[in-house]
Amino acid sequence: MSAAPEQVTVTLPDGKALTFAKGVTGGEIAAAIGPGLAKAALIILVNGQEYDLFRPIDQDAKIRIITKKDPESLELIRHDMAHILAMAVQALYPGTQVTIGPAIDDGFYYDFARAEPFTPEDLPKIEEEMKKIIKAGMPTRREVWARDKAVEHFKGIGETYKAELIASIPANEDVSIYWHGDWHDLCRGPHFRTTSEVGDAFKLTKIAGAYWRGDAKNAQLQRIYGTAWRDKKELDEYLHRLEEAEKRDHRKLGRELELFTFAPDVGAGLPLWMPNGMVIRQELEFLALNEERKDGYRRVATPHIAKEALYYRSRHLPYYGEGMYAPLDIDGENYRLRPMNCPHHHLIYGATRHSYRELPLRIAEYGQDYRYEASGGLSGLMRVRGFCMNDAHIYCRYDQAKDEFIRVMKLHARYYDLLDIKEYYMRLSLPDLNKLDKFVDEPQKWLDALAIIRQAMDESGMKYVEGKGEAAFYGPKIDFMIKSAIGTEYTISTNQLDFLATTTFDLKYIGEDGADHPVYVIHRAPLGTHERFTAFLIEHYAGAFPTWLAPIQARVIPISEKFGDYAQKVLDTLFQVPVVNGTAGLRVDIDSSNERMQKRIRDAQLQKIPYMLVVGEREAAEGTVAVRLRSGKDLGAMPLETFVARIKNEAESRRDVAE
RNA sequence: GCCGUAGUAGCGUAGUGGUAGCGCAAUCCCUUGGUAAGGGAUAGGUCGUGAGUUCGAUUCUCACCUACGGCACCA
Repeated sequence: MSAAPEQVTVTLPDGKALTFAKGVTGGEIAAAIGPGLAKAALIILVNGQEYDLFRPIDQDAKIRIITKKDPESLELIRHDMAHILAMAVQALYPGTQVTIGPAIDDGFYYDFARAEPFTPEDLPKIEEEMKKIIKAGMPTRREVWARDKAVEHFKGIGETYKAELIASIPANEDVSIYWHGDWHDLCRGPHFRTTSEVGDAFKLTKIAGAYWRGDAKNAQLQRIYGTAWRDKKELDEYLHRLEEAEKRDHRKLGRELELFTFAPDVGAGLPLWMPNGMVIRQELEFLALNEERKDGYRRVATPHIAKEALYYRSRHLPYYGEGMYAPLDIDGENYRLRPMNCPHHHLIYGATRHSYRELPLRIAEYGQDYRYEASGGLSGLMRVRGFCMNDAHIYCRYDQAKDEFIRVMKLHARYYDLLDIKEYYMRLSLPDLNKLDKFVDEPQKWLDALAIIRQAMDESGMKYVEGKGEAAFYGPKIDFMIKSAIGTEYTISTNQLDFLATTTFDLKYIGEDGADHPVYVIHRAPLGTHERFTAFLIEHYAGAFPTWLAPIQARVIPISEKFGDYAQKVLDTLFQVPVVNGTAGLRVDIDSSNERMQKRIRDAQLQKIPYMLVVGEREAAEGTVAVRLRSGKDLGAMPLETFVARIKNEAESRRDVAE
């Protein structure tokens, strides 16, 4: 199909072709299709490229008109919303400079340069102003300027950040300027026809500091965050989701369930594990102990500190020094709290001679480490300064490294399956060899190590994304990434391939040929640290741990004091039930407080105890327990032995009976 | 570390320039109750720490500590 030169033919998604005069706009096309679409149209895709509805189309094209029904509309709304935020702020606070304001997940933000800080009280005022702008329906206009003209213009009106931004665009490129009424900004577009189409399902959420161009060396700007949706219903759902997420926040549940605490007198980022939390920690340790034994790991134990010389040798001080605590002067010599366990383990490997026959050698330690994390980055148990890592180092020959890495990945799979963890992704972290202060300068060794990891991942069929500049200084790594309840992303497990240790610690093995050969070291921590992993599990289970992890697994509730003896007998019986896969027998208690049974059931439920065993006259007479789950489900009375079999099975299999 | 906000009993909160209330939890008493909050009484705080202003500060100012929201960092 061809059109006359003055005409363009546009093809709709359903294949239908329409012919218009050259320079037709998306708005006109939508109107030609129907009045409903004309009204609902937001922007138009022209051969996949986003056009404003008022931008002329000069060529034949496949088109698609985007309305609020299309998922892409959310990002467009948020982008327009960011402009409207900037308009509102500049109207209310003259002299404020604009910088950038993109759409992000769930919303948008805009960074401003202003001497006076914004305060939370400013947000409602800005929201009001935004609503006015939206209501006014100011028409949008797009202009194309030469870059230099734009730079001069924005300099001239005192928008120095904007001018700097435009100046970094190649000189020969034109830039697009968008006008909304009298307000204008450099922008790639696209934008809606007027300031009305965005709707009013938005809310400004927070104020924050943010560095210009994301660099701490630059000036700090003020960022205003907002959320925006297609309609009020979506906005309300989003706000509701946030509230629900807050209920899962491990910091809140950690306090309520008495899992851990912090004390200012101990220090920021140094958690104190309470008895309930320690149960989870011990069960995880026990799990790791057993799983690692199956995979041929052997345990070691090493101190939390070492002489500074060790960390020069390991290269931690030059490459990782900022992350370490200041030295402790001991008898005139500097000691350091260790930030990682590897140097100690390397010394264990190096303490004896190793034949190729012994490799791989896998040594494991739940090792306590201390890192001087930036004070502003600390967050509950997710980001701490003192933590205990599920660490191990695998010393192997080069030809074994790939298979060992695969084996480590399979260990992850076993854990994640057991814990029902599905929401995570893997990231291959590469070095940025332009930043040699952060990565050891051994280009070929980096490439070799990367090749091994890629091969291992491909062979085991595991998908991953890549992240530049996030490798360890001594080698590339595979991280397992998760999101916390409040949406922050964390590394939950980290696994590195280390080519450096063989040199720095002179680690080698004696080959078949009788000569020394270098080793690869795999650093792996599938369960990450107790701190972060437990934080994650708290949020993952919303505090309702499966029976094997639950601090209290069952609570006996006598209906009245009269049945105290029988309740005690039930407690004693359960307490003595051996649990093969557990760190101890069953964890049970009794609530004989002077409260009504209903109240005591409610208390147990709030503490998320898996089982409530109600005992009264009937149970005492029949040797049964009335079993109630924390979900509220009533399993009715059953012989005590039946219940014992059930709970023992759950504790030992580490899997709850599905309800 | 940087920007902003905050810090009142175990937890959640009210409040004031003249030495603090409430709810839940705690303790005791009454009730002996059959599956999500029975009733009553009592105790508990010098209002994060230090300094300053003031006749007098929990309330104002400053510094520090800690937390929260971001940024940066997170090998």
